[in-house]
This record gives sequence, C-alpha cells and structure tokens, in this order.
Amino acid sequence: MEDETSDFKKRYDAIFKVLQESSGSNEIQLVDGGEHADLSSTQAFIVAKEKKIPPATWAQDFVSTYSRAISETASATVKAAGPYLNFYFDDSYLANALSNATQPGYGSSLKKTIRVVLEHTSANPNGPLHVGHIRNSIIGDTLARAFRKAGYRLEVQYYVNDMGRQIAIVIWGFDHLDSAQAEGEKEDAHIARIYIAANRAIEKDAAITGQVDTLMQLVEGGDPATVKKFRKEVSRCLDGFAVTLKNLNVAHNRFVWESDFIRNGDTKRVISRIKKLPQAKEEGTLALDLSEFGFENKYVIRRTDGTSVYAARDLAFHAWKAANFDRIIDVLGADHKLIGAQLQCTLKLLGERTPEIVYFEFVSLPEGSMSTRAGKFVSADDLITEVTKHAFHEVTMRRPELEESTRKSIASSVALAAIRYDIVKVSPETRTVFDWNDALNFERQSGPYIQYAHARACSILEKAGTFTECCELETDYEIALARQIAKFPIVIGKVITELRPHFLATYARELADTFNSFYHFEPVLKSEGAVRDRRLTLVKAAQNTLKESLETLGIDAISTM
RNA sequence: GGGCGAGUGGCUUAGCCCGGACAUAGCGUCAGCCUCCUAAGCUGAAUGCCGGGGGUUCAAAUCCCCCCUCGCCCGCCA
Repeated sequence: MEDETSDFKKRYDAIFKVLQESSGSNEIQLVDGGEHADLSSTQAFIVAKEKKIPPATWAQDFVSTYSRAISETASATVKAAGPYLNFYFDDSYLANALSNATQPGYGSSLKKTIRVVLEHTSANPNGPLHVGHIRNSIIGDTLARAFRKAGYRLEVQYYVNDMGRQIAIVIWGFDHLDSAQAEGEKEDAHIARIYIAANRAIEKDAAITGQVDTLMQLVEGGDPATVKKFRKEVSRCLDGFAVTLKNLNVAHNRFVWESDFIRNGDTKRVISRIKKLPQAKEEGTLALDLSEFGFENKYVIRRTDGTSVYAARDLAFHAWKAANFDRIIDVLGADHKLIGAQLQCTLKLLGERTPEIVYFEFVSLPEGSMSTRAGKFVSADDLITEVTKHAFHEVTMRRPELEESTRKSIASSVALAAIRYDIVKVSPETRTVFDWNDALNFERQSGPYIQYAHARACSILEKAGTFTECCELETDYEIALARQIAKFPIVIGKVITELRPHFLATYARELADTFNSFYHFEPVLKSEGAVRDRRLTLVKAAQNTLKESLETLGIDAISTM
C-alpha cells in the first residue's frame, strides 16, 4: 500500500532537506527529472544569484560535498550536468515499485476517514444526454474512481432539477400536444420530442407562456396532481439516463431531487439565515449585494411573489452537503462559473464549507453549439451505437475466427474505451468540437490503443506459464518501463489533489507507449533464465498497472481483442 | 461595456498554477518494419517567430502590462 510515506516521497523529502542545508536558501527547486533523472534541481541558479558564484561551480561543489548525504538519506546518487543537479535513485527504488506493481490493487492508498461528496452530470431531465453532458459524466466518474482508488469514502450524487421551467414546458406539451410514445422510442428521446414540439408551439403562440407559469406555481405550491405529473415525466427521463449512464460505465450513489429541499423546509431555513446577512437586501425580492466581492449583479434568492429561485434551492442543497461531508466537489459546465462563484461566496458568508468546483468548457458541433430545445445535438445513445457498430466491424476484420458473441463483447468494451478516453484525454478548460472521425479513431492516443497494450501483455503472460519474480533490471527499455510503472501512485495522487482527471489519461497512454517500445525491442518469451524472469516480471507489472489505470478511467481491461 | 477561459507545426493536443537542459504527443505527409510474444503495433524524416507587442529575469510557451481573435457568462431562467 502506498501512502504519504511512499518510497518516492521519502526520497524526495530527504533530497529536499539536503538542498536546504547546502544552499541555505528559502527557495528550493526540486522537480521530476523527466528523461534526465529521477529528480532534478536548478538550485545552483538560485544560489548563484544570492552568493555571486557561477552556478556550475556550486553544482560541482554540491556533488563533492553532499554525495554521501544523498546516498545515505535518499539512497540516491547525484551528478552535475553543468548547472543542473540530477538525482538518480538506486536500484531498490525500481525494484520496490515493480514488486508493488505486480500486486492486485496497485496504486491504492490506505483508507481515509474523511467523507467526500461528488456531484456530476445533473443534466436537466428534458431530453437525452448528449455529447456535452457526458463530458461532465466522464470527468466526474473518472474523478470518483480516482478518489475511491486513493482510499476515500465517496458518495456520488446526481442533482435532479425537477422543478424548472424546462420541465414545466415538457408537462405542458404532454397535456396539450399529440404526445404518444412511439414504438421502441426511449423515454428520454420521447421527452425531448415533446419538449422540442412544445417550444415550437410557444414560439408561435406567446400565450402558452402564461400556462407554463401557472404550472410552475402549482408545482411550487405543492398541488398534488401537478406534482405527480412532474414526478412521472422526470422519473421517465431519468430511466432513460440510467440506461445511457450504465452503458458509459458511469454510476451514481444517490439521486437528490431539488424539490425535496422545498418540501423539507431546508430552503426556507437557508433563506431566513440569508436575511440576517449584512449583504441582504429586501426590496420586494430578497437579494444579496455581493459587490464588495466583485460581483456586479444582485444575487436574487426569492422572488417578489415569495417563491424561491434555483439559487435558493442550490444553497439549501449545499448547506446540507456541508453538514454531512468533509469535502464537497461539483463538476459543472463553464456556463456555471458566475453562479458557482456566487454560491461559494454566499456559503462562505453563511459560515458553511464551500464546494470545490471543477469547470469544463463546452463541446460544440461543427455547425455550432448544441441545443436540446432546438433539437440540435448528438445524443450519447447515438454515439454509443455508432462507435459500437464501428468497433464490431474492426474486431471482425482483425479476429474473424472469434465467435460472434465474443466479438460483440469486445466491440462494446472497445467502444466504451474509445468514447471515454476521447473525452477524458483533453484538459477540462479546452473547448472542443465534436468530431466523428476522432470518436471513431481506435489508434494511438485512443482508449483501444491502451487496451491493446494490455491485451498484448495478457497474451504473453498466458503463454509464459509460471516464473520466478525478479526485479533486477538491465536494459534501457526495461528501466524506462519500470520508471513509468513506478509513477502510477503519484499520478493518482495528482489527479485527486488537482482534480484533473486528464493527467491519468496522459499517463496511461505514455505507459502504453513505453510498454509497446519494450515489447518491440525486448523479446520476452524467447529469452531465457534470469532475463526471461525479469522481463516477465515487468510484463506482469505493466499489465497490472495498465489494468488499474484503465479501470480508474472506467474502461474495461480486456485480455484479448 | 464588464467578468472568466482559450489561442502551441496543415489539423488536433500536452506542458502554463510552481520560469530552467533539444516544446509533448497524435492525425495527415514521406521512407521503412509482419518466416519473430496480437501490425488497434514499431522505427526514422519533414513541418513550430508557443496569437501580436512591451516588460521582469542569468533564463519566459510558462510571470507582469497592453492589444487582437474566438468561446462562455452577466434574468424575479435553470
């Protein structure tokens, strides 16, 4: 089990301390050495400035004076490359890492007691999930998996916006339009069809807006018949989402309904607390003046007619999360940045724990932004269907001898890998345009590419039979692979501290790259004796690390493809 | 108008928070590799004023200022 006391961290801290002593500086430079070394330092430049000596000279002096200390406290050697200091861990570092990496659950940490709540997806139930929504789902689900891997107690929630205007429009459509469900039509697609039709009707006849308002008042007032209708259609839409999310290997622990925060009085309670804030302004509406924090507009909490707005329910929801969890994480689209910041600011004023918010930029189509209302979107279901079809075709071309059921099973795993990886690999702040060619690409920088490396490793292990574990490495390819394997627990740690799941996507791809080079240049099954043993050990470690990486990405680690 | 984010080879993309050693990789292009562990693979080549301009620094894709372009947001919607 890796933890705060991991081998890497111990060595890092030891070297850090020596650098502190030797330079007498407050500022210590010690980073990943990349291709140069295990760790590198540019401390010489800092010291050179302070003490007016050439950096290369100081680096040389450091090596002669502190080599011994480095060796004793960090089991590492140090070399000066001009002004740069390069630190190389001794063989035990890779040997330990390799030995850990062959064990099930590699990369997991000790169980932690803090409770984390993670909210993601939370799309309005007015139509199927589309390729924009599932960016939220996949970022959120990958983070969730990384948290669990790191030993956190985690609850994943979906916040159901069941009393919004969009839903009222859907209900109006069901009441007034030809709304029968078509043969074989999925619930969420059915609801989208009615929602789109209702919006067209509203465009033609503005009077309908008044009827929609009436529905909203009825539902907030708790009119039983209206509430029942809302619940029914929202539930049906969620049933549709459940199928999509299951196909994407995305899971939630709890669906939290927005209207519950009206019913249980939480919204009222949070509003009365807000009233007491010095920033509160009651002039018909209840609103907060957050201008001292840089927010220009008023943050409205309650309408003139006494009903609450979304923000009020969201505050109640977050106050509840704050009371029950130690760390709160929300995954939201970039369009929520302003209201997210206002929410955080208000919770702070109330003295509540504030959520950490992960924002992701929009996915658009080549012809422009997506819109459920206008019916302009690529649904996640269609995406899954098309990619699976393509995957089945590819599997059949490559492995015609396999049973059809096996090919189908591989195809669905490959499709899932392609979709999830294609989305999670780009950093959240990068705006993307959905592209069928990218979605259907199963080559390098794709999920299937990483699955393929894993399948190759499995194939070798299956043919190898038993072997004696051996962690003494020789060639450059062996060492490069082991170094990459050793980084896995550090990457998991980075993903959860920085809330950036694409680090893991990049890591898994690099691990597959390194493994493929090793595979190409270092024959395993044809080698003999100790060479065979250590290469098989490496293959086992690589296979297991690829498996753990893939599974944390929510991708099946299949053993043949 | 204000706020936030982005601009990196023909296309896509990492690095930016925390400045350092030849800017990461993919697609596409070109040249190679299956009597050898799955070619969804591997090797090599060409292609970059890291949007523009200033500044800070021994050192800037990275930090600061200005400008340009694009996206999102600025509702008693959610």
